[in-house]
Amino acid sequence: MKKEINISESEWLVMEYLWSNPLVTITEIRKELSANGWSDSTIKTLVRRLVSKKAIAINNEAATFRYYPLISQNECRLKETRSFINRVYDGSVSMLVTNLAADSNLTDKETEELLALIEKMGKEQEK
Amino acid sequence: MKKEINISESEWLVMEYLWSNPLVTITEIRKELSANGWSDSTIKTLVRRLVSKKAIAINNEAATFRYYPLISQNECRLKETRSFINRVYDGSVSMLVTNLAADSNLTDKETEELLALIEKMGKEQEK
DNA sequence: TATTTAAGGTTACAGATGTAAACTAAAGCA
DNA sequence: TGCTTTAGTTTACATCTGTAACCTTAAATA
Repeated sequence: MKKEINISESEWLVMEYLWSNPLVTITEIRKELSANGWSDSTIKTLVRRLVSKKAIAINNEAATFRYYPLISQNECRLKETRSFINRVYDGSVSMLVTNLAADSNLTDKETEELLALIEKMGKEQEK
Repeated sequence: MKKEINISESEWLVMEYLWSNPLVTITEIRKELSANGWSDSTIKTLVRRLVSKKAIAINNEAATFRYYPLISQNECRLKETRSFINRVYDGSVSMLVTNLAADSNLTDKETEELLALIEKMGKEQEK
């Protein structure tokens, strides 16, 4: 069975960059991620840890190593979503959605999007 | 401004028990939570940490202390949900819901609930 | 060619977390 | 009243996470 890969919050930002830009060099990663206020060393540590977790890998065919993801964003999202719902909503998807719909802190845009989505899905249901 | 309270995964289980059963003694907590395979010590540590995080408090009017939550489950859920969506779905509620609806790993019951909910909300929207 | 820069590797270190033992004092039971 | 149980406190210890310095070597540049 597949080993659990746990990606920490900071590591997630690195993954996002790699998901959008597979096969980048460390220089590119650094350039992008130093915006988070991280030092050079910090970024290298995060990348190294992701390699050791087998979340990303190194392609060293060229002179400079290039990094690429081994797991897809979608896969990770599903996994995170599942464990989140289990932990916080006792596994109940509908409780989460109800809660979301009731969250008055949603921005107008979010509420609009959510309602549009719900409406659209409701209609599809009727077919 | 309110200090950030971070409740870990294990601690969350203790909180859930206290949310359902406010004002319980340590004995009751132990009885309930030892089902998770935790030793007596572990449970006491978790409770102590929650007290020091000010997530729960002690009522010591009676001979035996009773513990009760200082923060509501709803408040915690909203906070967790927000940070989850920010981290994993780049802040997009609708991306989360879309993803949920597309998750083929939902149980039949979940799908049913979700669709029912969506339908219900879609109808309410039309009013 | 001497100096600066960057890549890759090694080491560090504090705080959070999971998990628990050990100690002390009180309380209940034999 | 001595023994057992338990509550509350203190201490422990490995792993994960956030954050980074240092070292060595190769490459780029003055």
